[in-house]
Amino acid sequence: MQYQFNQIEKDWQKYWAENKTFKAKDNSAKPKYYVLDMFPYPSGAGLHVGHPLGYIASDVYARYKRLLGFNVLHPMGYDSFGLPAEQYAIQTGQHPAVTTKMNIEGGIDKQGNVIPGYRNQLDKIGFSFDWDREVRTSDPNYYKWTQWIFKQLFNSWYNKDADKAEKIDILIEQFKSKGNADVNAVCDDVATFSAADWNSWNEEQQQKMLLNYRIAFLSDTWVNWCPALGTVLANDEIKDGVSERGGHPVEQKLMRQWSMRITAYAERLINGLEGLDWTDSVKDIQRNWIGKSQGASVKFKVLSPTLSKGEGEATPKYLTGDAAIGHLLLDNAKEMRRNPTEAESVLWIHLKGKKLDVKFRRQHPIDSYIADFVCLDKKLILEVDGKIHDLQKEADEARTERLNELGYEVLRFKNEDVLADIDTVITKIATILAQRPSIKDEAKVLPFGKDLGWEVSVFTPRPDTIFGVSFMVLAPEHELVDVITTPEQKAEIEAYKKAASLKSERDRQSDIKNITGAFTGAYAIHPFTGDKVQIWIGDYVLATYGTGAVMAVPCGDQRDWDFATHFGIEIKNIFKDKDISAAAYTEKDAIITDSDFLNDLPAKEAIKKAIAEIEKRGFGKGKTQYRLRDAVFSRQRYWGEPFPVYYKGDVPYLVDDKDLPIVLPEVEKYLPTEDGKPPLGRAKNWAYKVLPSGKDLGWEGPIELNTMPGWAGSSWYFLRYMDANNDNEFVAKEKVNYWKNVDLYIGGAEHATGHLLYARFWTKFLYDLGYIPFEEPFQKMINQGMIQGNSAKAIKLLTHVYIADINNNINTPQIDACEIPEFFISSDLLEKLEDNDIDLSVKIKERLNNLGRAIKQQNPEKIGELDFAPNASYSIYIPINYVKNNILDYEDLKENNHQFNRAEFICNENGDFIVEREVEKMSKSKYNVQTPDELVEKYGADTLRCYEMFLGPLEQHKPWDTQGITGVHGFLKKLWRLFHSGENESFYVDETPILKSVVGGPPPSGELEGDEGALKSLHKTIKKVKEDIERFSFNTPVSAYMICVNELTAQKCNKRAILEPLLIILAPYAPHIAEELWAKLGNKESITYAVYPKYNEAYLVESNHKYPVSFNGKMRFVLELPTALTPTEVEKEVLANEQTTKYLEGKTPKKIIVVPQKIVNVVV
RNA sequence: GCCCAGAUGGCGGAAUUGGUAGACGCGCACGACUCAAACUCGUGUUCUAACGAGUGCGGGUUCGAUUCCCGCUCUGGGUACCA
Repeated sequence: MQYQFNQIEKDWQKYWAENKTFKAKDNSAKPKYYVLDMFPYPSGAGLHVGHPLGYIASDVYARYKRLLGFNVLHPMGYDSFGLPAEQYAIQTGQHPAVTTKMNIEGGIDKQGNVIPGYRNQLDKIGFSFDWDREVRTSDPNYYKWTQWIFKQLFNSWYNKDADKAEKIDILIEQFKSKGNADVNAVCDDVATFSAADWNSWNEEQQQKMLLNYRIAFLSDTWVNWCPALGTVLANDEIKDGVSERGGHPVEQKLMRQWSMRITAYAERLINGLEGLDWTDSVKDIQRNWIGKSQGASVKFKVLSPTLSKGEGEATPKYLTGDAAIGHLLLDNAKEMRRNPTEAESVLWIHLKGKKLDVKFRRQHPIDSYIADFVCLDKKLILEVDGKIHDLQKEADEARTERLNELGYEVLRFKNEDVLADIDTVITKIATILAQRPSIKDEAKVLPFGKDLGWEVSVFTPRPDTIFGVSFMVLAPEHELVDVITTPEQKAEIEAYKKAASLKSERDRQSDIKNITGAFTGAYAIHPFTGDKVQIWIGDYVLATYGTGAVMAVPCGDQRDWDFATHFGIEIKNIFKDKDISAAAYTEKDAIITDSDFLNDLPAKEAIKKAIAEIEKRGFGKGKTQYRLRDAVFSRQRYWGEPFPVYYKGDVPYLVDDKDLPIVLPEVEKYLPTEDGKPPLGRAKNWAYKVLPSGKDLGWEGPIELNTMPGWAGSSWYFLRYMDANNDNEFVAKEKVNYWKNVDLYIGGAEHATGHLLYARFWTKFLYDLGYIPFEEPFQKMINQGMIQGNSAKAIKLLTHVYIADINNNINTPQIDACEIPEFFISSDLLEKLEDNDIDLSVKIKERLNNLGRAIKQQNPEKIGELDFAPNASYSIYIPINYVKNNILDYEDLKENNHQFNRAEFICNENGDFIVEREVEKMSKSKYNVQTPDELVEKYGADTLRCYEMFLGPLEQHKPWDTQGITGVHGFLKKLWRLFHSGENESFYVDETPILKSVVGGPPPSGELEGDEGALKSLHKTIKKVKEDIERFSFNTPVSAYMICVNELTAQKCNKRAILEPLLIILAPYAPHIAEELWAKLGNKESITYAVYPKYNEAYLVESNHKYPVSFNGKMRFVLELPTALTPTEVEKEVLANEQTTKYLEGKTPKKIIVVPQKIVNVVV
């Protein structure tokens, strides 16, 4: 009987589904094991052979664990929200829910394309998934709980003292009783307030304060906004300042968005990595991403230009803030500029750009205050009240008094006035302005610069090198740049700033060689030495990182060294006995010198001492800095989870648990609205009804228009599998307590900084709140390598067509492009052609001429001549199914592919057309995609499973090549034949038991034969396969199976006692054939839960060992000796051997090394 | 630049703690079966005519190195004027 894999596989897949063979029990006496594949996005293109690679490995492991007696959880589902479905919806108008469903379940789409369906494709490969636990992130029953978790994040804050997230209620209690002075939280910058302050605030003020603490919070973030697309773009979606798709302009825009305070977990996310069984490379990627650096923040006072020049230079007139608290004011001003109230925004529109003929500044520091708007020239301040001003009437009065003292007039407006009648407000301002004198007319400058004591704050990981500071560099965008630049340097600085702003982020990053910068003319004071230190700006300093400023230590930092060298700035050497004439000394192992109290200390101790001293003298402190930013959690998209959030004014509130899920509404279009709101802005009745309760009177609040990002649903899906159908909780406590975290997680390393970091963050958060009993989601992870396509390309010659008229003038041809033949040349001929092989050129020319003549005959008025350029050719992709062994079946290609109907193929001497091969990513456009379906059809799922594993180590990238698949298929056929040794290949096994003498006991001495040989083959394989699977070496067991089957075939073994255990160990790799033969052996239960055979060392014991004998490490011959011999006896035997004499060439051996059961080495 | 991983026949790869380099499979060659082809089976296959050489290159440690150490080259991935 033949191995009819198609029928067998269909039957068993049906059996497994009907009997729910792989259903996992949620509690069991068996030990648990959780094997998970990374959540797939169900794309319309379906699976190619690269996708199931990881699934096959995890399935092998899951099946293996079941055989070992584990209760295995092995689920599958879909991360079904996402951009492609939305993009497709925009293009075709089909609801993403419809196309997503079809991508999973299969069908025929509106365009008539047949969609195979992920599930159908997966089913054909014979995976042992527990499909009753399937989840889809876009299913309201699933995202109900994503929304619920969001609510928990919103209702939590991070308590640094407890080092964990806590409920926000705890925080509110503290605010009520003690204010925020004692609260040690990870939060935005907030001013200190008292309990009295808190209690006096209204609901809105309190809520706004709480947003600064919540783990899910609203904040204004700079984003790449593309107005034409109505969406925010990621950095890599932008090329040369325009959107990659469509080439639309992109602008930086402040946008109010949801963020996640992942930074609170930075330290725990780094520390947690230690205990994880992941590859070092993924751990390193996460460590780099979090980017922890320890050091100190140090403040440098800025010397006034006046003092620096020593000649009474006028203070810049716009420097009006109180120098002592300047940096604070500036930071506040910056912050407030980003968060203008509506009234402020309206007023600003009418003031900015000298609309009233004078320059207004907004949120500008004056003395120790920040004025909402100020016209310095006319000394007029405009205040718009309504935020917190109501609370501090008294403070306002004091403020006005002080400002009046300074010669300012203060005009106050109310929010309502501005919003209700801006014209009246503007008229009033214009009137006052007209009355006030301009200070330009006055002789003296502003008097307020008590001293220019601005400070530049920097972070340094090397405070030990502080005595090596010889200059400072600010980012060109740094707030202080305008403030401190001296008039002489103004022009240069402005020019540099402009140049820097014109460079794209990419340009600034890639241009490392060009050292650029400009001197501000200002100096800072070295906090220890009191020396004057030049302040420069340079675009190698990034405004977005740290404080946007560095203290430059040219002797210890290469970029600083380059900068100093380039601009001829002094380089101090503070490292003992280190040469810094050619480059900076960047190692952390030098002894510090010329550094006052740090002298003679090694760097590490110097760091500690420097921090202590900096803190003691009060101009800085020890600090740990992270590169990690809070994660933006809003997307201006349709196809994602809606937020369970509605607004009362601009304050967000959560919807009630009982109203979850907030279901994604229907919209007529999936595009942003005309006024730039996200697609949900198109939804009708998109509001949350707050029902009358208590004193609340029932009203409607608009629901959030953004949706959640892709990582929301995938950050916790592994928990849902434990309890996929629970309507009351996201996961029942007893279930998560049983299953705990994922034991083996398989998927691509490309998720290292996305999914894998966010999922860890959410897991830690849920742990903090006590919902789950573990902190890390994925204990062991394997990153499978990409299966690359093996593209085929045909070389196309460049042909010319030209017409020469009577006067031999060459004209542009007036012929139809369709009539020009396309010449392709076998790739092995190309070289000849390039070498000007005359024969070949002549041959091709002749063919061209013939063709030209033929065409000319038909169209005498049209055609001129055809020619080709031997050195000009290019390659075009050929669908790989027309290629076998690099030979193109061009007749077949021409017949089936109209693209090639004008093609002429020039073959080599053997009449073959050879294509070029290239290993690259599998993609439709490269015609190199191999779907698993065709292979399953042709060879069967078991063959595909074994072959994908056989290709090589799971983690490695490898090219796909179907040629080898026949070998694996042959192995399964050979296995089948072992069981069909009866007449006419009918099923037959020998039921006689194994020789008693060898069961359990040591085998009889001498050459093993018959049963002993079969036992040895079997047990060697049991051992090898078990060890290999356990160390996740999935490719080597396949070889072991092959060797075993080859040996058993050679031995003509047909004993049940040998073949039955073999089936069990093979079942994880080739489950269908194993089940079939297992059933044929008379077993009634599925092989899934059979018992993995134990290997017996006794069968592997050899009586003889073939000793390789080497001379000076070079193997010369093999000598078979009994294993029982002692090393001395072995030595004797070797010396006595005549071959030894031959290789000794009469010399006496110096030494003989005998490693028992291994080798003999003779040293001559 | 920095961090990580890797480099072995014509190809995919094996060699788990230093002990016969090239298992297993593909491909290729030859042979058997067949009228023939396919399938299947068998034999051979690192290079070299041979002596010998040989695991990216150059050194080192060792009786012995694909394996350990030092220095490089190349490939892939990550990351980036990160202070």
